[in-house]
Amino acid sequence: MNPLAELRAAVEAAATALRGDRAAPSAAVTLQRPKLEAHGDYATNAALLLAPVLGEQPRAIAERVGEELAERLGDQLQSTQVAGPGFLNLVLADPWYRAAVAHVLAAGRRFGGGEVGAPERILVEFVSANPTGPLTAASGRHAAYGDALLRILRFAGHEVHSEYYVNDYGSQVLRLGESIRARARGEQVPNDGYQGEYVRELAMSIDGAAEAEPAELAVAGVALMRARIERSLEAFGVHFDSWFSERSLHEGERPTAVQRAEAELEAGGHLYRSDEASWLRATTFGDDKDRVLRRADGQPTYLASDVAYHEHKRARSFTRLIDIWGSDHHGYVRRMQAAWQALGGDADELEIVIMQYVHLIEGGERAGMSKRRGDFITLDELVAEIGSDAARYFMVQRSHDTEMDLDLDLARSQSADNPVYYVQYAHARIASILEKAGAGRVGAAVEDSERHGRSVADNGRDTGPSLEPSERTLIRTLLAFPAEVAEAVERRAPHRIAAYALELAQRFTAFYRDCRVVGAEPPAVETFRLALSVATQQVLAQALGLLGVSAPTAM
RNA sequence: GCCCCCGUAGCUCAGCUGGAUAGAGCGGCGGCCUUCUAAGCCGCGGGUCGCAGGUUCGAGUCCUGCCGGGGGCACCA
Repeated sequence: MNPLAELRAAVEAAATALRGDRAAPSAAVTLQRPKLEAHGDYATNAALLLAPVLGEQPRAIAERVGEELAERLGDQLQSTQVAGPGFLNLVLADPWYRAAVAHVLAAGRRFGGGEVGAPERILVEFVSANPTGPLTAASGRHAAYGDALLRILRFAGHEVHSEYYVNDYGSQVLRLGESIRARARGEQVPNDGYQGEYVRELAMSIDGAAEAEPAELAVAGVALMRARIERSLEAFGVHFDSWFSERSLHEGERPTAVQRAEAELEAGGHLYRSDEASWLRATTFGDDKDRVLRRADGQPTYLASDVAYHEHKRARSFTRLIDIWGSDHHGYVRRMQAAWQALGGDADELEIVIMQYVHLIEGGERAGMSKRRGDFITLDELVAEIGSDAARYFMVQRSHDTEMDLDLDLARSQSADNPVYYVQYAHARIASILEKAGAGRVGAAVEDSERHGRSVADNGRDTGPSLEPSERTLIRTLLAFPAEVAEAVERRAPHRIAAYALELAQRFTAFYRDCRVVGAEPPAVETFRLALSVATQQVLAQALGLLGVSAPTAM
């Protein structure tokens, strides 16, 4: 149990002791890091919540919560103070802080992770951009978000599988084939075709493109684009466990996957025929209207593919599916959810996350993003210009449900101002300090800290040098990591980790400013600070790793 | 018309699902390198949290209604 969880448990125990067998308060007590130093190291609203239950003044209750806590925490607690309407501010003693550092070091790379109660098997499907062109920079946001999310889910203890759904079937793909042939013949690309320069390259790299059928060219072109997309993603640090072909749902042995899914819906009584077409009773499951699954001409709609695809996902026995879609698909969410339930899926098992747009700004104007017109900035170009780390950090530092602007001119000229470098710099700086101290002293410091942690646990005795304010602040920030991870998981919000990493780097830099590490006197101070530096480096590296950003040891 | 997201500092955005005097980065102004990395540090300036009500000890956060921006409402994908 981490020190913060223990502290919270003590606060809750104190509250429970005061409450006796009376009803529990409506909300859980908070244990927060106050914004102002004057408000202590941690503050709890326990008394404010107990007031209605006990029918007494909050401040008087806070007083008693403080007494209960003092009894429970002994010399771990330095002081308490009742403040404001009835907050109880806590100041922890140095031994508590030293034990906390020991805990972080002992937990090692597991610190903050593996805390989920019930591990799940999760399939995360993301990016899934049409293979009719290269990945755009906008797709980079999907890639950065989805990859960070799955890293965080894994770290938290879930089993996660990542998948890219390849839309290699249907009219868009055929248009690509037609466009390739037109280019190969030196003809004008059709109006509804793909105008990009890459189509010309595709035409050149496919033998006999001028004479081939568009359908064949579509297959060949998609294969080439898919490979290129995979390369772009790998260069961006994003790896997919599997690539799922939409076409495979329509081909192969009869009945096809699409046909089987239709039969299943039919058997469940979720289909009906009208105007020659086959309809899904989506309204049964909360959609605005019923949806066509198979057109009057016998052709399946895109929904039919998606139904079959999700049936396939279901058969793979995940406990949860997370689909990450662009905001332009949000109108599609309800029908997918309806189809999912019609297939017999549990509504809670399918989660659809909607990503808002990232607008690329160039020359003060929004850059185009039309794949059709070939007017777009590719992910490859973005990575080449500002680097994978800067691009990824930029993409995940904001909440996925808010639109954001990326000014390319700014990103190019001032990429060094990207906060990611500040975080990496802190990490590299620690590496430099540790190198200066030497592996021997660092190793001894870590050992000493862990031994210290054990001896405090055994006999409750602690005799060490007193800590500076910036050391205490840094340690509190380290201890916040597990809760930040939990929050990021719960809310599918990797940007929380980006914000956390920045804060941790700031706290370390303040510590660095105030506290000499190598050569600090007496030696016990140096030992403690080395241990604290190691702990910080470890958590910084972990946080960056969760974002898919490198943690350099030198810059 | 209906549905979803957003509106917080000059700009880009956080704000821990209701807590105390609302923050960060960038930009602006002024300082700081004989000392573990100046990709850094310190200081200053900058806000009717879109507007109006409501809920309560307490609202940027929750509810209602407006206003503004973006997106979506296919037998396209």
